Amino acid sequence: MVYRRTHQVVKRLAARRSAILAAAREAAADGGMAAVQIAPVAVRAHVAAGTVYRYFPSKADLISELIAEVSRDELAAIRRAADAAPGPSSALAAAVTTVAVHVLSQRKLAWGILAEPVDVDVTASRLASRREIAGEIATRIDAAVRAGHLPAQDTALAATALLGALHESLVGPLAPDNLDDPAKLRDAVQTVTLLALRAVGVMDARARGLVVQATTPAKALVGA
Amino acid sequence: MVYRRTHQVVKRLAARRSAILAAAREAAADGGMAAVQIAPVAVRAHVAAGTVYRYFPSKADLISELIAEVSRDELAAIRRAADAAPGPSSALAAAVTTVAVHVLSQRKLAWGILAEPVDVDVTASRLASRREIAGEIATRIDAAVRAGHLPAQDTALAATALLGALHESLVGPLAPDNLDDPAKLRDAVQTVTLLALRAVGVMDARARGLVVQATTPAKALVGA
DNA sequence: AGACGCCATGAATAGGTGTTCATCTTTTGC
DNA sequence: GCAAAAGATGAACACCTATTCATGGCGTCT
Repeated sequence: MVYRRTHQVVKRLAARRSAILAAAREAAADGGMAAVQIAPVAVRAHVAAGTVYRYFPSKADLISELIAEVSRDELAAIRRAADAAPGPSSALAAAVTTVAVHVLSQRKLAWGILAEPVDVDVTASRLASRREIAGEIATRIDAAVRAGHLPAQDTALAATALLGALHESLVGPLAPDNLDDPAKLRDAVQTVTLLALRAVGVMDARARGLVVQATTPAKALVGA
Repeated sequence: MVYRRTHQVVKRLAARRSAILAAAREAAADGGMAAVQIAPVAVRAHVAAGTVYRYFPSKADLISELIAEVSRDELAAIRRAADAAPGPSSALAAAVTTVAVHVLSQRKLAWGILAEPVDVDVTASRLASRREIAGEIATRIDAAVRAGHLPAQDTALAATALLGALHESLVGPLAPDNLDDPAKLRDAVQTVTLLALRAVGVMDARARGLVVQATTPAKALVGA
């Protein structure tokens, strides 16, 4: 007698899994990775602690998937913004702006995904996450270089450095603390984007123009 | 009957304290902050675990002092290098190069001081450490701005971003892994310094010159 | 030299959270 | 409807390292 999982059951299982992941994400957005503990997450997802282990082998796996999920969303947003730009330099500016706006909008989550101490080993998924985002930025830099807008350079290293600059200055411990004010937030985004563009070799005057262009469509995001 | 501590005893106590701190530093340089555990550190320092607590109230205090110590050394090195430079722009280049060379020479230690997950709260001392170093860099940027070599800008934010770029690209998880080769190491230092200088507004041509100048005296450090 | 107290010791303790598993509940196939 | 199996439960367990504290040794003062 073969027991098969009914559609309904399959759906319920998938829903539970999503609920647990969503609960973990909420917890992280709310109180950082430190708040992602099995028992509280289980409560948030309306399941028992043991149930979590029917869906994720360990806490490390749960957090790893959380990181992967957030990373996927981020990557998609960057691509969308960059692809909508008129040229390679604009695309790069749009990509950088998108990252800046996103990390600022969800500072705790970003900090948790990127650098917050966690009691389990999630280096692998953090590494993968960084690789994806940095790779995308590197591609955009490369496009601008090939278009003759930027000097030749080690694009991988440049992309990594750019992300480091964004993260440290916007969600790191030295980040300005009054970024809840939308105006200040926009200023910070523009300042950092300008730095980033100049770093890869965009001339100052041109960089300022690109920053303004890139910030305009991002305004909606800033408000959200 | 009042018991006073003899000079000899005072010296021995101080020596023990230093030995414990040194042991912690060695452990961190060797295996990152994860290796800074009370029992192993005590062994390294040739004392018992309980003895550590006669010198440091808690592990958090021990690590905090470790961070402060390394930070002091780093700050001194930066100042020395910058003060020896002929002008404000050179000083900035020298400061950036110094940071790059130092973090590369002691990658594990740097990572531990800066960002490695620790099981106790050391955010305060990490914050202080970053503030000191970033403050120094900000001062140097400011000097270059006032000398008319750089456009006006938010120097604090710029300094933070620069350090973020250096750290992420040189000791972060995406850092190139073949930096044990001195030539590659020098290339990485130069590339990142160039990015940093351009980011704050140094013209590309001039930046390249400054980078070469700044790297020359730093060669000795690279070799060490 | 003797007594008193600081310093060092390290085995035992504490505390907190991820993980397990015997038990109960729900769903499935006949 | 009823047995069988998958799924869910949550209290108990396990583990790991910081911290404590009763004890012993050493240095200091009279």
